[in-house]
Amino acid sequence: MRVSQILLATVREIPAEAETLSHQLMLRAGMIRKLAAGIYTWLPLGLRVLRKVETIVREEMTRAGAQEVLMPAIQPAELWQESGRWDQYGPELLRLKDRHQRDFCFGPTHEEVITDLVRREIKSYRQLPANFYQIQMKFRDEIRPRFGVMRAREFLMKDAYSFHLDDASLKETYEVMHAAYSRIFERVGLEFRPVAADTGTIGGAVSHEFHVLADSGEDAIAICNKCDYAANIELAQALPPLGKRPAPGRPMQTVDTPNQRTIEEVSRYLEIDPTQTAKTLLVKGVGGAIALVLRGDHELNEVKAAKLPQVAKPLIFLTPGEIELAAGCEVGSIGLVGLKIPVVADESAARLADFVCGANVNGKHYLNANWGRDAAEPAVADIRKVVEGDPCPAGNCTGTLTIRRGIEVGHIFQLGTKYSEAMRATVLDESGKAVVMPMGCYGIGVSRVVAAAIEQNHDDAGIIWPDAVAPFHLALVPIGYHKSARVKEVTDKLYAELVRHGLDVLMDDRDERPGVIFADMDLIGIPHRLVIGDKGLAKEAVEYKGRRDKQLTDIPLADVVARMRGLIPL
RNA sequence: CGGGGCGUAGCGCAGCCUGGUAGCGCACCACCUUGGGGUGGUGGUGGUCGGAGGUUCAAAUCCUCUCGCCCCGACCA
Repeated sequence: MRVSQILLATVREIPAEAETLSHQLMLRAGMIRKLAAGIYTWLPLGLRVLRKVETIVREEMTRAGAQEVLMPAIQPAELWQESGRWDQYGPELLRLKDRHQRDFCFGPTHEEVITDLVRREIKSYRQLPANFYQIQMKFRDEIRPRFGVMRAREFLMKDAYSFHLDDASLKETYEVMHAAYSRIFERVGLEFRPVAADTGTIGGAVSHEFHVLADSGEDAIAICNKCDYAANIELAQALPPLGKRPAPGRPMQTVDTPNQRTIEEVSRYLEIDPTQTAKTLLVKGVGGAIALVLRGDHELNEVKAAKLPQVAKPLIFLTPGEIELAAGCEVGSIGLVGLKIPVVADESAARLADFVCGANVNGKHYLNANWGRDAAEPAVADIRKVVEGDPCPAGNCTGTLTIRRGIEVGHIFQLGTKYSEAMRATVLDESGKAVVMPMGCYGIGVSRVVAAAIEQNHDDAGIIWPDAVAPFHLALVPIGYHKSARVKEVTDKLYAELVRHGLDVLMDDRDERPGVIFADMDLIGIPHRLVIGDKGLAKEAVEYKGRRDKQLTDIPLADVVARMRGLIPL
């Protein structure tokens, strides 16, 4: 492609609306333009990248034995009513009516449609397992679309759904898809981790998320430094501390802690390590308020806490007024001693002895409080977030956990029979009996992968595409294309030859100053660059520079095509 | 949805407080200049000041309503 033939819509200034680097760079490089909140047009340059990701996904889905279909974006309400999600889904589901006032929605996902298809078309266990996928625009009316295509309302997703005779078959396909996902993100050229995940609202038993590691990621994930354990921080298990709780040493006493509310303030004021303090959080329980106790330096894991049988769903913290009523004080002085409500302590908090906690009187704390002596023995559970340095919870691993940030680009589930049961999707087994098919579902945010690739690969000058998804492999930059006959002749010839060898080449034939061209090619992230100028041609050479290189390399004109073919994997 | 902020040329912004002919930089067009990291110059094109209503001789500016967008908290690929 010649630059004169493509809409190269680069801009110098950073649009005010863009906060994250990938969003800024996608706008500046002219990859996308916003049409409305969370709704974007993909310009030619951006679309080339999107298509390359799609191609990799298709190839790996085919390799994994999945078949491509294309389902409607608009779906009838009946199907959603049948699965029960028409009422469950809430305002994130974009609902519409046709001219006959019939209800439809714009599909945020396709479990219902595929289950409907499969129950009609698949009758026999001999047709199983079956795995269908599509690559399609989804719409989810997110409360707060953000970060450009990273969290858009309309986004491109690859979704796959597998159907099985039994759970063993489901697990088998799940493993194949797990491996396929790893291959996809490897091929795109991303640093990523599959992590054990909470199944959340979609349901099912087993689930993994695929995270691209990036400091700007919205999710925290815990990774072991020795084994391959990795889990979303929502799920990561905190092991109970080793050893037994020490016996109470000193008598409990009340101290004044005027205006000291947070654990930080209180421990600094009392000159006590936060690990020797306990903090008490009050939430709604199934029959009234309930207290959750954590070691001062730990944070509540709300997902774990919400799973406690004593806790009301969803997890809701008491309001200041309700706290006053339950504990008799303000937030900063709540303590576990003398509470009249059930207490659940985290493992680490339950191991404390002679600790500091609030006295349920404003501006007062207790020193040397002890479980069993000053307060009843609490119910004990794992309700905290793991922290950097926690021991790895994988069996007999001696490693410790590191916390990293990640961007969720894929999520796979063993769904089980949630949808096939509700929609009565059955096949006849060997004995002629109807069996409800267990299902798996597997998603990749294709458009999000593009943004994630940028978050992981950029510098001050712009994007640095991995070869596999670059809109063009190679930038051909003539110096004086419109002035020097020799430069033009060599450039045109090189261009034709490189293209003939299958490389995606962007040749900048604009009558622009070299600085402008270099800046644009760097910004849009073309990973390889050849400069053709009279200076080099005098030596029968052109200059090569990789996007990450500091130095230029002269390449003899005669070797250029072979060198580039060797350098760029196709 | 709750809290904060912003809507003035394609982009980035000033002007608003204290009402009086709508500005700057970039981009774009023309000509000249320059030609290996966003050259320099001259001249131009482009705006119902988000929309509606009100106050006023007069509204980008003051008031009311409304729409849109951005940022901080509960969801997901």
